[in-house]
Amino acid sequence: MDAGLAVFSQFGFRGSTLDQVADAAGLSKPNLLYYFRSKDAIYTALLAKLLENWLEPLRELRADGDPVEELLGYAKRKLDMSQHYPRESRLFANEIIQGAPRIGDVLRGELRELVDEISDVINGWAADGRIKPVDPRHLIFSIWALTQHYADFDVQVRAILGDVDPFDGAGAHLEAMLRGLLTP
Amino acid sequence: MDAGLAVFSQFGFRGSTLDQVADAAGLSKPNLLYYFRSKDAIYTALLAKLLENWLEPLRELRADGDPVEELLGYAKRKLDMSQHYPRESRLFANEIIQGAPRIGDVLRGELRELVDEISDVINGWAADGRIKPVDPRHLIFSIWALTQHYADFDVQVRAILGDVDPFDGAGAHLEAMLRGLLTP
DNA sequence: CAATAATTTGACCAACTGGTCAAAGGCAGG
DNA sequence: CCTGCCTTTGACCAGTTGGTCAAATTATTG
Repeated sequence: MDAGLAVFSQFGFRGSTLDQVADAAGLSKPNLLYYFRSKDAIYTALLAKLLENWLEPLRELRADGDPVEELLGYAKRKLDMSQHYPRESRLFANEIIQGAPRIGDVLRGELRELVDEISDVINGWAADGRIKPVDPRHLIFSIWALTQHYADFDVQVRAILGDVDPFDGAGAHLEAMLRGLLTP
Repeated sequence: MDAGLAVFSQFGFRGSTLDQVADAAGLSKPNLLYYFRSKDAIYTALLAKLLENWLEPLRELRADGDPVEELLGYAKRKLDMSQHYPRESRLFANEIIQGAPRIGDVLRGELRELVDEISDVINGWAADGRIKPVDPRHLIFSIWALTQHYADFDVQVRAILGDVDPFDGAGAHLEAMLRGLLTP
């Protein structure tokens, strides 16, 4: 699985070969296919495992907490995932960019429902004047965009920052942006 | 070129085939190779053409304008590009995610220099108290992330928004975020 | 130890891939 | 009409790819 993650997250499904995955896993190709039925099976297993963890940080958001701190906490959790699991982020990004042929249903089903729920919570906060009025879905998009960018575009970020660690500064900037947007 | 853009932006270089490009262009494969020396030549030509336009909006940023309006204008131009040229954005995203094997030099050279220049301008604005103090590079990253997200993750955005046009609302949200962050 | 089951491998295959090439069309100017 | 040049094509090729299979190897167990 780790080998598959390394290969698929860099080249996408169609750009990866079983030989690459087998090499990365230290197995021969037939031996790899002894454990997984097909190339597709490896990729699908990876995506399934990823989706389990991917939505988790969003579920942890509490409607009864402090609005700004809850949203900030969510953003920080996402940023931590970009820092510590960049390959998972890139695997997901590759799948989405290529049209999400295998997880379109999840996006339009489970994910959408979850975002709808959270959007209601955020709208409630805004109606109570606890945060500034804001489009909840675009707020969520912006948290995704800002955090995943550091994993997905890692090469570009490091090309510009040189020796500076991207995650020194990213957290503070993210917090400043969200506080500026949300604090009433 | 248009056919190549359509195919490569969806599947990446390694995931695309000459037959796909030829089909999309309405040519036979040998005929396609009559106009382009190789698969690589098509892809490289596309990337070169893309890079020409990609940095342009950033260059248009004026040091002598109103800081907040200049940055907002830049963000809007990027958002317009996501709306009207999503395939170009995805082609670029694919290349970066896969480690930028062909444009790493441009990122570490031309792009980095340009960002360094703009960073000086932004730092000057902050020193004069015309915008709130902010890390200029992370600010630029966040503009890239927020705008490109709507092109690169188009499928996900539309899955969540349903029939709502993503670009109704994206512009206003982007403006609110940047004003909240920058307005002194 | 023997027998059974789980694992690993080399050889192989059909389909696909990027790319070549000689021959055939098509079309301008004379 | 002919000639010469640009364009298009079908046939083809060598290398790669996902996947199979029987045989060999290595645990595991009674």
